Amino acid sequence: MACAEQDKLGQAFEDAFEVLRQHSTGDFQYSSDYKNYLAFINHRSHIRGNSNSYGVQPAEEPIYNWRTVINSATDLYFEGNIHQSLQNIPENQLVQPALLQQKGGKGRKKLRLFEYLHESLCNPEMASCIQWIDQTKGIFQFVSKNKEKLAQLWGKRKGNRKTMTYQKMARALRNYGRTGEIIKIRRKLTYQFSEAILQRLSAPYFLEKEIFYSQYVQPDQGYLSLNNWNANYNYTYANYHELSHPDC
DNA sequence: ATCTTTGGGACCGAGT
DNA sequence: CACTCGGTCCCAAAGA
Repeated sequence: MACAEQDKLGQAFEDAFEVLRQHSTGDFQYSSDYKNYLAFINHRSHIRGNSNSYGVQPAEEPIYNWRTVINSATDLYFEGNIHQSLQNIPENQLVQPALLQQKGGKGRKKLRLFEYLHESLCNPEMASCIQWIDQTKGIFQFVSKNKEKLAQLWGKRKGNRKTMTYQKMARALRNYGRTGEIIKIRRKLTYQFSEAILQRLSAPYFLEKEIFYSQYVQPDQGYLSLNNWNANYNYTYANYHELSHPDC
């Protein structure tokens, strides 16, 4: 992230803090929250890496109130989506986060591949196709013999006409590598969920924002988990990070 | 040398 | 209608 943009966001956070301080009845601590905000900013810049190397357009519109700061952070954190970060979030989503589960009030969001994979990992009947290597770290591996079967089931679940293959499914997984949702481990057929995705998939969605808020506002846990993920991500994408913007 | 796995550009359909 | 997102298709290269 460019230094100027970071400064603007830092100012935005200060403004947001002032609003929070005036309205909050809790023990909102400026120093720790700002530190977490910076942790988030670092996290974001690491995920974005060098925008040129990804062809990502730089610099979204800055944000100037605490709801959008925190909401955008939350959505970026959970959605892992670098393209739509820091956009304005409608007020009602803050009040009723569960509505995020729906699109235009027309029922559930479409199933994402990583959701399907996590579901399969939790289903003992799919153990012949996909297995946890280290569940706490979110590392999993496809079973070479039956990975095509899993892919076919994924294709059917999506209602595809043509049969899904592992090759095509793995291509989708590689796209997750760009956004950091799932990264490839240097081991055959092995991948790793991001910590954010792991938390998201193991917690009821309607609690997600509240969980994030509590981490964000009462710091250490969220701060460390972001750093842990950064460490992991840095390992895999070291080459990209060498090209990232220098520190301010 | 062959099969498997990984990488990536181009494209597509749904949603906004 | 243009744009974004989340895949999907297909070919090529690397690895076992």
